[in-house]
Amino acid sequence: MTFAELTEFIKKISKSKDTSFQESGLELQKLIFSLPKDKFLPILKEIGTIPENIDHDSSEEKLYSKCTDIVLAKTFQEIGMKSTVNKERANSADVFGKSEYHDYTYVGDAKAFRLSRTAKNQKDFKVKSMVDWKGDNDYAILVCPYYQYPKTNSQIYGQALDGNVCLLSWEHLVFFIEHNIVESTKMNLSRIWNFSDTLSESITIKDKNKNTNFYQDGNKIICSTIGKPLNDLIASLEKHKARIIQRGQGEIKFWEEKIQDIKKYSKEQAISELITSMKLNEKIEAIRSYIQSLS
Amino acid sequence: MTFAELTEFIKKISKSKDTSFQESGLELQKLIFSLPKDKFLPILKEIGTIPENIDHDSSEEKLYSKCTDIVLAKTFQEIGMKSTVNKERANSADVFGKSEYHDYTYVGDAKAFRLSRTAKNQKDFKVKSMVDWKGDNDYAILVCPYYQYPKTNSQIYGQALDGNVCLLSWEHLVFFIEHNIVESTKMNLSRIWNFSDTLSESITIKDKNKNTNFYQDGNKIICSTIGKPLNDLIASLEKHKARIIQRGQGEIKFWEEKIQDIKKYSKEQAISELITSMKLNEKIEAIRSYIQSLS
DNA sequence: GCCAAGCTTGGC
DNA sequence: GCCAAGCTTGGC
Repeated sequence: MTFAELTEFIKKISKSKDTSFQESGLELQKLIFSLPKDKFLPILKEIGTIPENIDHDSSEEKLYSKCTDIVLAKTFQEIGMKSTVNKERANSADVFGKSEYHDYTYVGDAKAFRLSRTAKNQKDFKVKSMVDWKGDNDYAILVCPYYQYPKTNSQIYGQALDGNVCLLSWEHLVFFIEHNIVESTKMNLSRIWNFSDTLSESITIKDKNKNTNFYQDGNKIICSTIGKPLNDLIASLEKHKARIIQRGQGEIKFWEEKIQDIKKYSKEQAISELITSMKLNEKIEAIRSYIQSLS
Repeated sequence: MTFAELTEFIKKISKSKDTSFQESGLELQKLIFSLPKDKFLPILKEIGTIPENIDHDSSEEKLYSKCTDIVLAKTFQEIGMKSTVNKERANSADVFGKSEYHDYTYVGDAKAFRLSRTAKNQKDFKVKSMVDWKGDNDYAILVCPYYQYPKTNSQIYGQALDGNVCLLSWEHLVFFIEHNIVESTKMNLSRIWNFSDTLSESITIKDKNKNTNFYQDGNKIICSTIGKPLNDLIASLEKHKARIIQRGQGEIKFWEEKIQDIKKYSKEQAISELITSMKLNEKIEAIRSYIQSLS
């Protein structure tokens, strides 16, 4: 199953009236958890980029997001840890798990963005929320697309150091899987999940307040933990760029074709779609419902 | 100057090519800071509700938001404190100030929503960010529309207790101004700015984890500080409902007329507006620019 | 470049 | 009802 087939499948079961959201999620989980590593890796490589053809704010977007949680849990399983996908929604992390060989537990949160995504705001990463959601667990791991993290400075870097949140990426996980990294009595991956704490020991308060991107040092800790040369990781991260650029070219085509489609619309169709697109009736209904709630 | 005239003025100077954003802000500030209390109060009553005719994501929305900062600073001045509007943007509170009679400083943040606003997410209140932006100041005061706060439970209530952030509202400030509350050697308003801390002393950890709306108890502290009966405040808050409902009826009309306008569009106009509304060219440009940044 | 200012839909 | 999942424009 290719990534394109996976997203088609998500769109299909999301539309199906016979399958509830929860059932769809379980079906996806069965599918993905049972994939052999070589079939899983191509999906892991693409999952951080939401296809533009997934409707924004739609049920299929929610199911896609559930799929990112499942892919994250599957990855944790592949690297030798227990991992389950959370059923809750509000005020909770996506993934929970524990080490098989060492005495620690963790929570994980999966994030994906479209390539057309504009501002990635500090509040959108919810790093401080992750600290709360960590609760009694030992580590909190946030997984985002590597090249969508703020490049130079961001409040999220200070927040991660403060709360010991591990800012990881799908691209890092690909590197782990490609190199068959598996936790064992000899290898304790908690050094990675704990790297913000380790870094904060050597960062002065003044530097912390600069909110500098700390991936250079983070990558060093990651590589020393898994016993790989830093340059291998850097080369691997670089390789992902070409793939993303290629994805981007396809995604641009999608929107260009959409423009051509729209140019063929009849007047009635264009007017009706415009009212839908501007959410005018929804706004009216939102105001009505709000003032209703006051009376 | 009525509120409607103020928003017209904001729209006008925001469009003007001769006036920079900063200059417009200073002009607004001169205007609002010089208003006598009886001219200011009607504006304070309306400022928390962004008019629907202010374009979303536009420069005029940014200037409107600057205006909420100015109105907040003016209110703090009216109740006897020093207060200035911040010029920074990223990673900073909107308003800074200090008491004239007591030895404390504070930061403030002003929020406004349209009546058509849907989810008010916990991350949108940025309560934890307020704690960071407080820095060395003593208090952090967040001012939102009273009836847009989460009604029963929210992570923001736990966050406010944790970080000692004062969750206040425009409606509370109206009550202060209407009753000529002014800080003095005898009256120390920091009891109000500090009320989350006071409340957290009597709230058990178990209750805190429920993230319960604590306004009932907050209102008691507010009233005992300013020496007013709780029922007066509650009656005053109630009175605002009718005003908001009336505003809502006007705002609904605005969108209904918009629908009628659109129904008169020509095919070309509707298609062109639809492409604009769906931000299709912006999406293409965003993808191009992102993949460009990778190469 | 960062992220303040805003924002929506739908799952639990 | 709360807020997870997403999202954009423009000021510094």
